[in-house]
Amino acid sequence: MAAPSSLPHQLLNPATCRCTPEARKGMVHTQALFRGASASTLADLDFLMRARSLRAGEAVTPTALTQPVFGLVVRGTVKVERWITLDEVAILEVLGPGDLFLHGDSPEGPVLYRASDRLTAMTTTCVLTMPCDELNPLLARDPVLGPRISWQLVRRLSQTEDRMSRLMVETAEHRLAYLLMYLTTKGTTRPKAPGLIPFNVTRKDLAALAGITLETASRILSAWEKREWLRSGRGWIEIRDAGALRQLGSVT
Amino acid sequence: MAAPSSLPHQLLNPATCRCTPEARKGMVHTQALFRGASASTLADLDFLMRARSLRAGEAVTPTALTQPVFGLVVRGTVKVERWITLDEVAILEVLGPGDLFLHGDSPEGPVLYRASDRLTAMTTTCVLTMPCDELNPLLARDPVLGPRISWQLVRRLSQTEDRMSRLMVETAEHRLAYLLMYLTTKGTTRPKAPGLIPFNVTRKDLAALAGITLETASRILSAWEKREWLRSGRGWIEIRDAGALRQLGSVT
DNA sequence: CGCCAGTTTGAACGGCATCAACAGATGTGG
DNA sequence: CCACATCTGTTGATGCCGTTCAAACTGGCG
Repeated sequence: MAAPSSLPHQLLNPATCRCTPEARKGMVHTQALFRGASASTLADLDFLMRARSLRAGEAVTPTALTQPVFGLVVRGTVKVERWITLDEVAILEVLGPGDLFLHGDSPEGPVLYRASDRLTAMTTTCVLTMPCDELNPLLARDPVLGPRISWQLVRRLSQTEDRMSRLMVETAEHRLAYLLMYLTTKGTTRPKAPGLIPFNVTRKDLAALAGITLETASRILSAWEKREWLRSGRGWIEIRDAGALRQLGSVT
Repeated sequence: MAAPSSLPHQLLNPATCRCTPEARKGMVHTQALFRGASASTLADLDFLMRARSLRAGEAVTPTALTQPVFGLVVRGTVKVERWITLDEVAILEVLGPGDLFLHGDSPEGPVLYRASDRLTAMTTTCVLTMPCDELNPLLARDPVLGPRISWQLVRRLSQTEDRMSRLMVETAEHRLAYLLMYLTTKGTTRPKAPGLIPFNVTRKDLAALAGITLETASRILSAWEKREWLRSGRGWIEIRDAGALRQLGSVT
């Protein structure tokens, strides 16, 4: 409700994107996921991967996927939504810079997200994508790529199981506090507003992430705002007392 | 409550284990996770990995882990428990044959489960384990191993996110139905009792898996037993109408 | 045979969902 | 420029599902 020092919407949704053709040139080479890969692998990836710049709300992959896509978030943030029932959507995951994804249904071979899931940019975002089945030859040839991907997958799986265990038992307030802290690790913080969660987050998003209703999310956030733990508005949240939230969200 | 055709406890907890030294010999070579690996890699794994036979209730790894462990369930079933609060335990995951795990705290490099987590055999179980850091040289050398591990991790992550999304929003009855179907995919079904979940499961376990209380789990299972969807006793559950449960859990 | 972990059942409480109404912000089209 | 629709957020009343607490029962192991 309180007006922040500078307009959050401009900070969260910059019109300019630095994904110029020149910047795209070195993009593959600067990704941590590909660090240590051989020159030929990097050249292949550079050839195969397509860079896309997205604005907030845009879909990362087309609605009708013909084949599975392997992708990597370079800048910005992406949410993964899934219809749980006919009228209810849950957010499975929030992908930040450096996070990989596999999207689409494959007859053989596993994928992370189904073709029916929606991947949507939550702010001005840049992603690299390529056909999933082009990846296997690269993995077979480059001994560094596989372990790098495995590492990230282990980290993601570990994080997800931790998140799940908290969502299972804790109260709505604890879940929300944990999730806010989780969200701050996704996306790149804006230097002008350090506490601001650096992408668009509505009450509905928080509810879909925490498995609660948006009314409950609104009530809890209002209570925290009274205690001056945070400030928020339409689609943005600025954390002012991370310590208090972290304490509430963690166990002990 | 109803007595099953033959005693479940004998089926679930066979005293004899076929993990004889001779059987252990070829154990590494028959694992799907290592299929396609080079002969030298298999020889190294055969040398590095230690086979252990466990009875129901035994811990897979010692309570005081000195270094992270890479392991693989060969036979039987293992549950992964974590203390969420001081007096509450959640089951993060149930590992069946073919499932890998990384257990222990590492200063650098990610692990799946923390040293404080408990891995416990739910039936007569056989696992292969080795020090985690011995794995990296093998991954760097063998181009098949990395992708195999990545594949499994993708499958696990995908499954876990699906499970999480259901635990977030659905009712206790739906969760339980989904989890029962999930559990049937873990462990090897006993030929003499096809519907029997092939390891020890108590109401407490189910509750810790679903994020509900054991009283609620008991009430729901009693209702299902009245409808003859299943039979159960102390530590065992036999599914009689998988279709009804699958529909209730909306398992596709 | 005795004991304990596992299980069952009941009663009362409370957190959160549901439904509803409204207010403010944003976008749209004439 | 305003009227209008849509999206986002707020607040209140009510009811239900699952927790909590408590007591009793029982299967299977020592």
